[in-house]
Amino acid sequence: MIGNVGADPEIRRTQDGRPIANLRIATSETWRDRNSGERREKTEWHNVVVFNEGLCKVVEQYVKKGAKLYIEGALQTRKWQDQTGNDRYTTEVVLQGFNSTLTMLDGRGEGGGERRGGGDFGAAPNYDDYGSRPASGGGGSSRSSGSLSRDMDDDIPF
Amino acid sequence: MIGNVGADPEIRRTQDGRPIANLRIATSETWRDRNSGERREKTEWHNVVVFNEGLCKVVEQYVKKGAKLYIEGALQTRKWQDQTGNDRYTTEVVLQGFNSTLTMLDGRGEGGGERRGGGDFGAAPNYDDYGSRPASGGGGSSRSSGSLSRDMDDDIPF
Amino acid sequence: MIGNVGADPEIRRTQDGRPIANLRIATSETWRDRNSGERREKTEWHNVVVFNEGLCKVVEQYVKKGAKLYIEGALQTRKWQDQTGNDRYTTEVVLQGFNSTLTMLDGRGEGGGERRGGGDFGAAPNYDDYGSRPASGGGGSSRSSGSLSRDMDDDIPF
Amino acid sequence: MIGNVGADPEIRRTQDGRPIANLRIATSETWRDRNSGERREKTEWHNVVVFNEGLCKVVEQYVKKGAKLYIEGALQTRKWQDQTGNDRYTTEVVLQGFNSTLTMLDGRGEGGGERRGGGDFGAAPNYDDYGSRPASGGGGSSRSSGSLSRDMDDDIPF
DNA sequence: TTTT
DNA sequence: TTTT
Repeated sequence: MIGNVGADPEIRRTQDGRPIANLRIATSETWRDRNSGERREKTEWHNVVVFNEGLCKVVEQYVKKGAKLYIEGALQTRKWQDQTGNDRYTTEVVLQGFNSTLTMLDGRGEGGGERRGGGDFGAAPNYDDYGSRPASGGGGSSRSSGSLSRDMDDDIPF
Repeated sequence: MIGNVGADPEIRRTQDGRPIANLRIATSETWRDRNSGERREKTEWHNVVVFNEGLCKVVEQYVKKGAKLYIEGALQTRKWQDQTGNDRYTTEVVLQGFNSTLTMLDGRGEGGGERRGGGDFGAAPNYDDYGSRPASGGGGSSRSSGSLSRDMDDDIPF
Repeated sequence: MIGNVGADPEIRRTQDGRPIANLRIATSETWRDRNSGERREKTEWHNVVVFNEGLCKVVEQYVKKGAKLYIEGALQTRKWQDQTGNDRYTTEVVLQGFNSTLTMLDGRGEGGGERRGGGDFGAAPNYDDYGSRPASGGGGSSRSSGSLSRDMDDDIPF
Repeated sequence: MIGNVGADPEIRRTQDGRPIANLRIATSETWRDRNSGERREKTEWHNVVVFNEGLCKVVEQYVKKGAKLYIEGALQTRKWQDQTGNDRYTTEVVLQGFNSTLTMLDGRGEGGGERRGGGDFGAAPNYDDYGSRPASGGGGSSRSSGSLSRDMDDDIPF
């Protein structure tokens, strides 16, 4: 999904500290009416929930209202009860890091930390290297926290 | 693939009149070097060949140098001979309408004809309704230019 | 989305004859519980609506209960009223031919008509050439049903 | 890309121990010739390079010749010199964990370790949870090897 | 060199 | 040769 963020993201935390980001994403279609020739537009709103910790950081730091995002995740339908006890269902796009991606498509959101773009979703800074951060494990080496990805300019000797 | 068009597209035609568009697409990654902290960038260039007639029209009318595109197609490797007769291979992204998509991601390229966005690739005019034009079959119907897709606001009675 | 079809598809027609296919698709995840070590599974069910005429034909002819499909479409949420007049919302994946794809991932569903696979969704017959049928343009050619796509072995002279 | 693995994967290691997996993936199209009515087939072969450590483990443990895979990665063209010193170019699909996914589409490859499927690429065990292992961050929790993803049945209290 |  |  490619769309625009409708409001600044909400970030909450679970009791044991894991972050969860909620996003509202708008996708719009425009077309010209066959009969009247008028320009028409329709906007669809989507709920996106980010459980992936790396992606949550990205969202927290860079994603603001109006940002254009590429989103890829799983479709999940949650069951809940309304006030009168009736079953209700809400469908969300869930980013849990499995087949999940979030890439910023506009140039906003430049920032501090070490990060790295990638994939074929370029032409704008990408903040989706979450997958590349190894379990690190503390340990003071300067590359210990390094990415398991090849440096762009690394020589990889076998 | 999401990237930027490096030059105005070339449109050629086969002897029997079918259009073929060639695009150069750049995808860029930026990251901050782990050691030096410097900002780094790498750009990858891709050859994209569009055989799909509807998509060729879109390319011809709206895609210019600098446009940002979402591209989805098949990966194909062509064999050819260089001047010395050696085998060479070139890999291209081929849009033949099967699992193929091209969507404009910036607002440029507004224009005349009837067209219609769609999918979840919104937030900018989409010109990818090629798939929706039925084989028409002549017959001078008032829907000759019609899409087989439902109008966004159509009432669809069963 | 890659999943399995839960029941034979329902095909309806609009009053003016356009087909609409409804599919139930299951996507399943399996994992081993971190604590108990037991194998767990969760299945998610999705509603898929196909408006694209070509894809509807594919669905009608080849898609049966149990088929494994690759599906790509737009996410849309419909509002409706339940019996007590309360607003309800249902989210569906809509295939209208824009950025929409349906590919069979198992070998079932072999059949009569001329068709053509494609894309990088291979290794099984593909029935997604709907996008490739040009507006034909009369001419009574023997290629009336022809694809605008290049023949695999065509010589394309410029 | 959805395709079949042509040979058992090769796994190499860099001098500093990072794994790199190389895969050959075949995607096939079948169609019926418009004129002769004969069944035709064309196979395309792709080079896939996996730098992502989690995905390398998946490849090492589960991916064998014949496996059907869903692959998503970046397209990269490498320059190299042949024996006569001429420049040559090879295009590969690179999985570095950014917008990269690898999912097994057939039921093979069941195994030992804790793992977890996900995304909408279900209906078969998925082994793509690499992205979900957090930097752990010490803390001596019993969930040290835990996923940052929500358990399917976890209660997530805020 | 895969698969259906 | 693009873009940010």
